[in-house]
Amino acid sequence: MNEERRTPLNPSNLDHRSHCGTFTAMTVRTRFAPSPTGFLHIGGARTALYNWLYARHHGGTFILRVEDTDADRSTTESMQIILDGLKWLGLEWDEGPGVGGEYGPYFQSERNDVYDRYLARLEASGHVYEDDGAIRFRVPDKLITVSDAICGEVSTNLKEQGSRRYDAETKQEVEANPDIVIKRPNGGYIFHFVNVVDDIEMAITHVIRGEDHLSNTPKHLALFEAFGATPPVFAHIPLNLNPSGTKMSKRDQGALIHEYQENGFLPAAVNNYMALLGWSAKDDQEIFSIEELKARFDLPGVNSSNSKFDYDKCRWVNSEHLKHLSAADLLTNAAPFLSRAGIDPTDARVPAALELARDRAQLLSEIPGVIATIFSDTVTYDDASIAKVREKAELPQVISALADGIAGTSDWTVDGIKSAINEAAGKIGLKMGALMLPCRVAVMGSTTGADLAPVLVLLGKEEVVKRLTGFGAML
RNA sequence: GACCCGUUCGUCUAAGGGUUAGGACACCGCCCUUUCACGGCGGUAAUACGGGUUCGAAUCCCGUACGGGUCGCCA
Repeated sequence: MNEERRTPLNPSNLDHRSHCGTFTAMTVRTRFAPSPTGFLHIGGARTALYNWLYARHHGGTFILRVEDTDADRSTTESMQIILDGLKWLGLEWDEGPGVGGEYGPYFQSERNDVYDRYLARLEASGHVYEDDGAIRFRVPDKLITVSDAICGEVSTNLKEQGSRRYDAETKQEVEANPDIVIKRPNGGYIFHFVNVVDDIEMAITHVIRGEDHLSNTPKHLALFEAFGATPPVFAHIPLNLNPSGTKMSKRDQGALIHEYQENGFLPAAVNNYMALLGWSAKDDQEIFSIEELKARFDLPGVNSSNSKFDYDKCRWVNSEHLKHLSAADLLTNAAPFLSRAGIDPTDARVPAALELARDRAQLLSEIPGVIATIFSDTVTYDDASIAKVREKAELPQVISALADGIAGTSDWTVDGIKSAINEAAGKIGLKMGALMLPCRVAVMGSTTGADLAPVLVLLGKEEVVKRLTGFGAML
């Protein structure tokens, strides 16, 4: 997102159509709670996926809640990018922006009355006090134990922990107030507070979030206790790191969800790969449809160590999904990439061409490169490929034999073309294999690309002969 | 720095006291293909280190090292 394009977040400006939620009144309720301050990032998307899968697996409800309490940093552009990303991935929400629900509003910026009410309770019970205009929550001086579904039991004493703070500037420990600020002097509420209040109010049963929140959880538990509420089940999932083992940043390859769409990934493949980073079906299956993921995903399969992102494997997962796509879905998904490359997706030869390309491309964006020559009036010759076929001294004879043979065939099918090439080879005392590569280069411009004979079929005899004679004249 | 979490091939992972430590990506080789791929078969490659417990440890315990996270009037 452009740094200059920062419109303060206004929920009513957003486009969130196409999300008809289905309300399922079951016990499990999970939520994805993004803060609209940037892009939809692979880490956030995976968190959303795990929450969505968990809810779907258990017949529960998946809620989208927008944590926009920091008015200075929340933007409409960011919110739109996050919504678009979730939509593209197909992680539809049952309650939240655009679909409503019994527990709304789902933008925290619109829930101040709720927070005021909860704050009053803490005031009444003596849990908070004012400090420099801010409101602080008194943390208890006792060991708080988080029973995490993934990490196990983790105990902390907030009072002890919070009474010292590390100053990154001076690299020293300094005295600190362990009581957490829950409301700013300007009236805005703070994450820890609203997060807990909304999880109570929205009846969230399972909080699945990144392990970076594990250290925050004792604070949240203290708040749940102060409200006399039963906390949800916490499941802190391991983080995804970049290949060098540090936190994924937006500059790392594969970090931003919208780029997957632009680069020609299928949403199902991205979901599949994200699921694999930190979760395993415990057998050897790695390629899953969305339905299979919903059926098989569960918390016990989530492991506890961080993983490094592997773009090559992500591409491979995509290629596997590409192979299994129906012809119609392949066309639908490839169409934008074809158009962008100047190929008319409605061209009658496209479906056949796509079948030639699907095994050779890992990404949708690689498809045009494989078949573009079929739809182009001119051939773009690759120098290295020409050099390779030029090594044979008899190239001109080969090309003219090819042109004659192909011009003379009346059976314009894969088999007919192959036997024409075979006969042409015989006439000049060569084997068929010696003619295939020169023919490729003459007609397609390169030694690589789609299967030759089917390409010739699609091109038509006249065009093939034209290209052969044109190439012969060039020599 | 303090606290927390983690550590199986380069990477993602399986194996929760007894396996020749399995699979996948990537890489290499062979086969298939009279072309390009797909595909098939095979190969290189791992339990961080040190102590325990045990007849037996990748697996349980302790320590060390390394990696990550948190320490905001961000979320």
